[in-house]
Amino acid sequence: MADRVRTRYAPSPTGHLHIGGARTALFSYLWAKKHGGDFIVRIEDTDTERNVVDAEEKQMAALAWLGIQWDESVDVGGPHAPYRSMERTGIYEEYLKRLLTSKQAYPCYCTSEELEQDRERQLAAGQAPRYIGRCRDLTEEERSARESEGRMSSVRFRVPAGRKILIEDIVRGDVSFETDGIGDFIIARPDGRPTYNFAVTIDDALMEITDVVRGEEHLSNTPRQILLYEAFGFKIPRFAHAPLILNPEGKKMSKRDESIIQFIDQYKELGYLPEAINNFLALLGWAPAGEKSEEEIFSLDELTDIFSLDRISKAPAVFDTGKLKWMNNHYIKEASLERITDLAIPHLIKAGRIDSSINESEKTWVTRLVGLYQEQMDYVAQITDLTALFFLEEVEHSQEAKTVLAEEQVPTVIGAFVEQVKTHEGELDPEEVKKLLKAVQKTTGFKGKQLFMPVRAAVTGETHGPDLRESISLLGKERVMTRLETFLGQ
RNA sequence: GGCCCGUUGGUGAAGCGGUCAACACACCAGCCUUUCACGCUGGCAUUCAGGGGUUCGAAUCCCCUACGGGUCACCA
Repeated sequence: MADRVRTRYAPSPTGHLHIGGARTALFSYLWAKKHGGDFIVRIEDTDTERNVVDAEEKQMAALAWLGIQWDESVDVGGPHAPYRSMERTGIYEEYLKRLLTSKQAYPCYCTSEELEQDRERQLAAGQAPRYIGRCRDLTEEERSARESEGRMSSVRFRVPAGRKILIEDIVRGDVSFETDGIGDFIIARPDGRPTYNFAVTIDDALMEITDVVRGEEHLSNTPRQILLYEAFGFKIPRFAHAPLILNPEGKKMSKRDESIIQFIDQYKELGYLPEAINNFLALLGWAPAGEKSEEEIFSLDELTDIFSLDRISKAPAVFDTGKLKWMNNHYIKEASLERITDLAIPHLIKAGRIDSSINESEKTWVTRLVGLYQEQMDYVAQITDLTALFFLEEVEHSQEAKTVLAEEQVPTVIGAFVEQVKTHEGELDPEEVKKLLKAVQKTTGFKGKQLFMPVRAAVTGETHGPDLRESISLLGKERVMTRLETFLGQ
């Protein structure tokens, strides 16, 4: 590996950062960083009709949130600027001219109607749909005739016949394609804008990309690009095609797939942590080697260390949402309570649970509340439902709670507890609650389940939940009293 | 339809010719706990899509079949 390793992630600005794109970016980034090389983000915006206004910015923000840092791109520039295809049209024109001059490319005057008919005919005849070569060998006269008709021309690359193109793929090994199976493909649209295969090849070559990492759907594009590399005498990079990501049902993901959340932004909003997403994505279609294969919790730095393209799997990877939740829960438990609280507060505000401007003591209260549930959250947005009972005026007793509250000793126990709370001076901190419960035990003689379950059921409406003393303390004297008295009054 | 690719338990997967096929998620059981959650312990593929070979020996190599997928765009 003589050259400095340079990889790139080249999205089109047509939407949000997708989990598949994020994984590709991650793999590319890890590989470059492992070798002390450069990671480039380049925007492939040649399909101007489909471009979406904020997409570029949003995708890069999502990448940054994940902690995937680029060395060269549209915002920070770099030695190969510009990094947006549509700002590189002059470059493409020059290379296009070369191909036209050498007759390796030719103008095509076919209309989309003609092309569509060809296609249908081939399909009907059970043939591979590909360009039939109508404009391949037009004479000068025929060309000018079409041009005087006012026909627009795109430019096609002349695919040589009878050749075998070998792709030495790091993931898949040697894969070969016959050029006879590839039709002459369009490299420039009538208005001169390059198509993907053309732009990506020139950009990768000029930007000195050494390793092209991308999804499997690009594998069959690769021979076309190799043809282009050859036509220009460019050095061919190494390729690594990562397997597709399937939804939890093992099916190909579609745009409107309800079974899976597909965009990084959405995970961020739900309160997934970037380190969990990275860790999970890294393991989607890749596994560490050797002794590390028994572990699965890895930081970005560790991943940078142990990642290797040749360990990428050839088989498609199923997106296991359960595993993602488990992993995120792991990182939530590991994170500081302050960090999780800061993430939780917006959710609580949005749900109308707390005010958008909270003071210090309220913040302390919220922190304690979040702390009560930190270890069981799969993602931070769950905090709203998890803490619901702390914001209710009155509780509704679950069926189990009703059963508990129907027990014989309950009026005695609750009555005694009410007495304790009523006569207690000052705040109810957990230690105080402990003492009060102890006192109830003394005066009533009930202890353990017979004591705690009725109190829990009456106060929270549930027979299970987090630490009772802390819960009562957080609920506060007033609300606890209201709930207990409401219960006794029934 | 042509060309490519893939197939290890419910899921992610290790395994690259030689013990009873790692590990993790999920699941089940037990322990811990006033309850839940967390945590801990144990269980969970007589078998590697199916069928043929090669070999003393195959999940690992070869062939065929089945199934799944990618692609054949003036989309990336």
